[in-house]
Amino acid sequence: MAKGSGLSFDSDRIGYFFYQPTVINSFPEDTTTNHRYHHHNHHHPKLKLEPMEATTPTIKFPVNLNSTTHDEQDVPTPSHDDKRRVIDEMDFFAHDKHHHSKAAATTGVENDLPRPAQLDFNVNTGLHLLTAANNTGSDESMVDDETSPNSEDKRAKTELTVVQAELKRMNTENQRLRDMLDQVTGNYTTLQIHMMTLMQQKHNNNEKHDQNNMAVDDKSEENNKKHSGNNGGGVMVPRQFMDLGLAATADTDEHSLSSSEGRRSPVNNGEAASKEGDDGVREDSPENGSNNKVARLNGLKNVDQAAPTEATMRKARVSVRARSEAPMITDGCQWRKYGQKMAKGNPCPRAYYRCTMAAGCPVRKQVQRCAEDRTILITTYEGNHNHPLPPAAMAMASTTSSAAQMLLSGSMSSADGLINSNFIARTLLPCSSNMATISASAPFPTVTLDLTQSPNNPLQFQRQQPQTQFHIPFPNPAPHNNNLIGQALYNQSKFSGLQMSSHDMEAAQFGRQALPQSSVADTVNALTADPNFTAALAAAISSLIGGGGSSNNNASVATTTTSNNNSNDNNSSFPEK
DNA sequence: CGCTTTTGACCTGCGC
DNA sequence: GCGCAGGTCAAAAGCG
Repeated sequence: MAKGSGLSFDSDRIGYFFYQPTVINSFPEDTTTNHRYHHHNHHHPKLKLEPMEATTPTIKFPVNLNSTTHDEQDVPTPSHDDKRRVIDEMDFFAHDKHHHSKAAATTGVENDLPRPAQLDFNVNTGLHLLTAANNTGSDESMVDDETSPNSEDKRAKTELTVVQAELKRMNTENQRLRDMLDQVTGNYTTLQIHMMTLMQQKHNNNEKHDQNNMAVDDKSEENNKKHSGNNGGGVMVPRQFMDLGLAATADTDEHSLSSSEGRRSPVNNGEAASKEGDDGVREDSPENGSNNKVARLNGLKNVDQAAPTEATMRKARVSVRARSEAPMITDGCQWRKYGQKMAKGNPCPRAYYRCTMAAGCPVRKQVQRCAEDRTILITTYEGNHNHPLPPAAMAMASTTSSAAQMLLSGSMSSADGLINSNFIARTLLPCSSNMATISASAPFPTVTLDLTQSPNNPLQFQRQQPQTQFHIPFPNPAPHNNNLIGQALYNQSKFSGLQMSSHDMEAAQFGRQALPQSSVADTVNALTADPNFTAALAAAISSLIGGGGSSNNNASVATTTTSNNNSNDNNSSFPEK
């Protein structure tokens, strides 16, 4: 059921629609809104948030939304499981509040806050009586004067109504804000992945180009083209997006994922079969990691190159950690649950979903709550959609496929794929140092995107890393770091030379020697060309390169500093502008 | 009535 | 070879 849309992780928000427009306004940049998904808020029971708020209505009521949240917002992050909701709420509010205030401050246009304004207005209307009652002076005396029970009752009723209305409004607002935050975070993550992928692709392209000159295997080249859609040059972007996102429509995508999957399902089997038939290469990658390794050792270096392919592709996974009360995050796609299991080491069951937007879509996802912090929802995506996606679903879809591709493009099919992937992540995701991790223990290469990490509180992230994952902390990313990529590749090759194909080695060399400094800029240009990400990009880009590459760059990603008050930017993750 | 969710059974891969 | 764990299937139940 959970059909949701968009990146907003907390889906269900009732009454959400009413405010959407404003949401956009609230975050002009964010118009991003591409991702404005109109949620079909499915069921997700409007959760526990309500009860919580319900418990404190009176407290919140008198205070204006902003201030209220503000105060609570200070509550430190997650420490207590159950209470966390409250904290989250507050956090969201906090952000929003800042956004608003900031927006107002920067723009100086009150209209920027249409929604809140409106709400306030409404509330004020309702509150009028209340305030009057509550307020000092004449009003109070008046009330006192009106000793008649009826009037008191009326007043009480009115108050109650007002309070309820206010409470409702606050709930809605809270959810809206949370949704917004989730959305923005999601968008940001998506952009990060895209960025990485683009960079990686660019790198690959260059590499390929170089390879051609070196007279290397054609087959791999072709396969690569298939994925990159770019022979060498600058046109890659559009294609890139197509491949990663929409076009999952392409056969390749479909095959790639499906092949790996089901052993029994007719559909899957069929696809798998055909797939194998299509491409001999495939045999190596899918389940036969060992074979692949052998092949490599035997000198069949091109095998995996041949396809960061589909077979392997399906193996790659993208895990998204996000705080959400909802049973699952909404990502714009429609899912059908096909199984649930208790996984070892986690009291929370793991749910299995498959994409139902198109018959035979190979995309699956697993949803499970984090054992340590149940407010964190871990969603793991696998596969690429074999059908066109609604704009709302593009973000996540492209994110996952991009991440997968990123992983795979780094010779992931090799036995030491994890090492390489780490290495890749390190080199290609410098900007996401605080958010991206690659699992070393997972059977499949997995990129974990942590959206629970507050941009304002980078440290928060570290502690949650289990030993099974490598946190990839890198220093930060200055534009010139591109050279580091090559260097890293080069260095890496020294450690895993055997595993690295000559291709990789060349790439490494190439990278080390010639990775164009402009690559980041190019990438950004490419990204900006895509309408779907334009808005959200603004913020991300500004942090990535925008900073002008100056010292501030670091800020790039996640992080940075604390408060929201800071100059805008760093919160780039929150396109506030 | 049709679609989705639930849930026990089954299959497969992996480690011992 | 056996047991375990992850993943999937499919009948039954639930829901709108």
